[in-house]
Parts: sequence; structure tokens; C-alpha cells
Amino acid sequence: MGFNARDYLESVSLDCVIFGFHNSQLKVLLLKMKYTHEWALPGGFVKQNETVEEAAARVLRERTSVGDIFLKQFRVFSDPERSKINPAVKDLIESGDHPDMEWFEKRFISIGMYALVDFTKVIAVPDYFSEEAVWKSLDEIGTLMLDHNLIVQKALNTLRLQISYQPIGYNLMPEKFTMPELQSLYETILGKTLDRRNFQRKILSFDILTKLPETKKGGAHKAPFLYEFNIENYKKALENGLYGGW
Amino acid sequence: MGFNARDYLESVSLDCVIFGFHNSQLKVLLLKMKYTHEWALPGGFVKQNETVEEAAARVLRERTSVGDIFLKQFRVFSDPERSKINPAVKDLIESGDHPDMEWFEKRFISIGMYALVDFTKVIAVPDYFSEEAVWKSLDEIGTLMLDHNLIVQKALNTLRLQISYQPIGYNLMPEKFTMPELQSLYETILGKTLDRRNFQRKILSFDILTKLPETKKGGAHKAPFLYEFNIENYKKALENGLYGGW
DNA sequence: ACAAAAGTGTTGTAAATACACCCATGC
DNA sequence: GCATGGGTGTATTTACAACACTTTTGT
Repeated sequence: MGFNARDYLESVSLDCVIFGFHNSQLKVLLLKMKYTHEWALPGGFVKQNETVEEAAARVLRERTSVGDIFLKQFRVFSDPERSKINPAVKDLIESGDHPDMEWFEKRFISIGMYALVDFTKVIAVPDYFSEEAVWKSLDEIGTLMLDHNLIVQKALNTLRLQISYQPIGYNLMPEKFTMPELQSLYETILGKTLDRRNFQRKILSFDILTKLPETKKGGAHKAPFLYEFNIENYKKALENGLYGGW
Repeated sequence: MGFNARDYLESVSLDCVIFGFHNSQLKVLLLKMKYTHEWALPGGFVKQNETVEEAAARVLRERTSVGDIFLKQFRVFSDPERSKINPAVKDLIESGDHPDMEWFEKRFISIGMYALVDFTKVIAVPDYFSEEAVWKSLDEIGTLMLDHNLIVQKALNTLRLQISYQPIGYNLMPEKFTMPELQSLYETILGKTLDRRNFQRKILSFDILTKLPETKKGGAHKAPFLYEFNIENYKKALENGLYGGW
């Protein structure tokens, strides 16, 4: 594969905050970079014939091997200082041992994208510049490369805002899930607890869920019902907005 | 002045949808281009040491001669076909008569910014590529250059969304204004009429207005009270969100 | 004195919140 | 049988929407 700078638009990069949900925790997919061993967001560049969305979808497909994903741009990061790499890395690049890294010395404006994916379907794959791809829950994220901490922060804000006027969950939940599981997702994103009964009433009032006749057995205690999203209504809600805050 | 392509980041441009409010109409500042006489959004490019926001602020200062403005990025437009200029313009550029236009043959990703300005303070100034700068109300906007109609459309959507969770009006209204005037702004942006009494109650509940002892005389009929924004509370509301839809 | 615009108050309804009891399952 | 989590229902509070009358001012 390799990497050929000539294939891409100059000055523009992408950073993807890929959210997944597992064990009642919101997680973000991170890469551990070669040479520098810093943690970073999966990213990429825009090819000559791609839109930004297509480029991000390509990056996502390559890193997660999932296709149908929720993907949205949320902000451009353009501080001229943002791509000032740390001096040790600069030396490394300029030593000439890693000619494929020179591209990174330039200034980039980065388009922040966030994605919501079904954790259980993802097979995380590192890219050409990284040696490892790992899910980290929000509190495990330490210091990231460049301004990537800021990018994650802003992506989270956007997600929190989105949740108050659009449905969330399809793409983040497995196909079948229980009401408490979905509530747990909402609580994690919002960072607060919600009343069980009120949550159920409200989410059902949106008319985006189908209650299945089955229950989820195996877990301790009373078996909860399973639900799935009614994709038709869900998409309608995405377009029209939900109107209502938590 | 002139224009020197070397000063700017490649592949990246800016388009600004500058909203003003006058005579109960929402207006957008448009430029009439030299040579082609197409109407276009004020735009620009990002200098080597600028953020996107700084670049947009510079563009705005140059076009409107106002400084303190509400400015926000709302979306990146990156369709590879978007900057395909129309064939006649292409011929014009390639004829070589206008060497300063060659820059425009490249592909650009454009960052859509929208701005809210006090109409009464603006002195509209065309840029190096345009011969005229004019306010047009939404229904007067005809076909614009490139994908600028789409950009205006998306800016409006964003503004409509913003109005439901953040205060709007400071920067769009003159310092002192009457309640009906402010209501008219809201009605214009939302595209629907609102109940006078409910509007007043709601907007006052946000605690962002100060009622002045004066009334606006001179108009026919009963003299309405004047209000001004309480900037401190207004900014707080901007940050915290308003929570509530119209 | 009348028309047109602005000020103000009330009331019904719907949505959000708070809260309590019963049921199933694993240990 | 008891602790834990899940299912369901109801009362209270709060926000929204609909609506009517009075006041001021210009003609």
C-alpha cells in the first residue's frame, strides 16, 4: 500500500472520532503511532475526486471494516499552531530515516468528523502510520497527539447537543437491545442519570422503537424485553428533528 | 492591494453568509463579480498564519467595515464538482487576459461560515474580484455562482436550528429596539408567525433583555418600549444553551 | 371617534418530573 | 426468601398555546 502524498488535496486533513458503546461505556477508537508511540485519532486526507464525507467513510472502512456508519462533520480545526509536532518527532523526520513522514511537517487544516459505530461489529485495524488500533473509554484517554484531545472534546459536545434534537442509538447499539441498555447509552453520553420510567415513556413516544416478543435471558434477574429500531421512523426523526431536551 | 496566491493555504477557501436584518426582512450580503457578473457570497482564503475564524473575520471586516461580529463555521463544502466554474468563465480565464483569475481554476474545499451583523452599521465594500456589494433579501437571491445557493440554504438551516437553543439578536439588531421588532426577526428566521404575548413572555424569561424607560416615538400608533440586550446574560445564554423550541 | 399597534393577564392542555408498587430471576 | 433489576401506573408541577380586553397615538 504505502502512502503517496500526490494523491491527496494539500493543506487539508481529516480526524475521525469514532464512538462505540460497550459495557455501559462510551469508547473511542485510537491509534498508537509508529516511531513516536503517541496515541492519535484515526485520520486521513482527501483524494482528488472525493468529498470530505467520502474520504472519512474510506478511513472508517479501513480502520473498522464496517461500512454503513453514521458520519458527520462537526468542526474545522485550523489553529496554525495545531500541527506543530513535538520537537523530538521533528528531529526524527528531518533525520531522513523516515521519508514517508515529511508530508506531516506541513500545516494542515483538519476537518473533525465523528462517527457512531456498532462496537460489536468493528474489527479495528491500524493504518500505515500506526502499529495498534485500540478502543479506549473516555476516562482512559490520556494525552493525545497534536490537538486531538480538543477534537475529542468538541466531538463529545456535538454528540451531546445532537442527542437533544435527534435520535441516537442506531449504529451504536447492536440490532437487538434492551431498554436499560439504551438508557445506559443515553446516560453515558449525557453524563447524568435518567429516570427509568420517564426515559422509557419518552423514547417510546418518539415512535422509533419496535418492541420484540422476546426477552433477553441469561442475565441475572428479571428478563428484559428486547427492542429494535424502526429504521423508517428513525430516519424520519433524524431528518425532522425530535424537539425536546433531556 | 491586488491578490497574491502565495499568501494563502492551498485547496481551502471560505464562503461567508452574512446575515443582516432590515425592514422586517432577513438579508444576505452578495457580491457581483467582475468579468462574469455572477452574484456570489463574499469569500476568501486562509493566510499562512491565520485560523479559519480569523480569516473570516478579516473578510468580514473588509466587506462590511464592522469589527465585532457573530461568526461561526457551519459546514465544509467539498463536492469535487462544486468548484467547476461555468465553461464561459473558464474560457475567459484561459484566454490569459486575466492572469489573476487562474487561482480559481483549482479545486477548493470551502468552509461555510455564517455571520450576523447589525445592518445599520454596515458599509458594504466589494472586493478585488467584484464590482458591487449589495444586500439582498432572501427572496431576491437568484441563482448564485458555483454552489453558493446551497451554502446559503445550509446557513439558513443552521441559523434556524441555532435559534432554538441559543439566543439570537445581538449583532443583528441595533442597540435599542422594540419588542415587536425583535419578534419580527424571530418570525423571519423561523418563517412563521408567533403569538405576540407568548413571544414576549418567553424571550423575557431568558433574562437577556433590559427594558428601557424610553419608548420609541415617531411611529404611528402606540409607542412601544425600547429594550436592549443584557450582554452579560446574553453571553451566558450563548454558552449554556437555552433549552426550548419555538 | 376610530383604526391600528402595543401593553398586559388568564386559563386550559400537554409535557416533564417525581415517585411507588409488583414481578421475575439467581444466589 | 431475599436482593437485584425490570416492568408498569399515577399524581403533581411546569411549560406551552390559545385567547380578549384595555391603552395609546395619528389621522
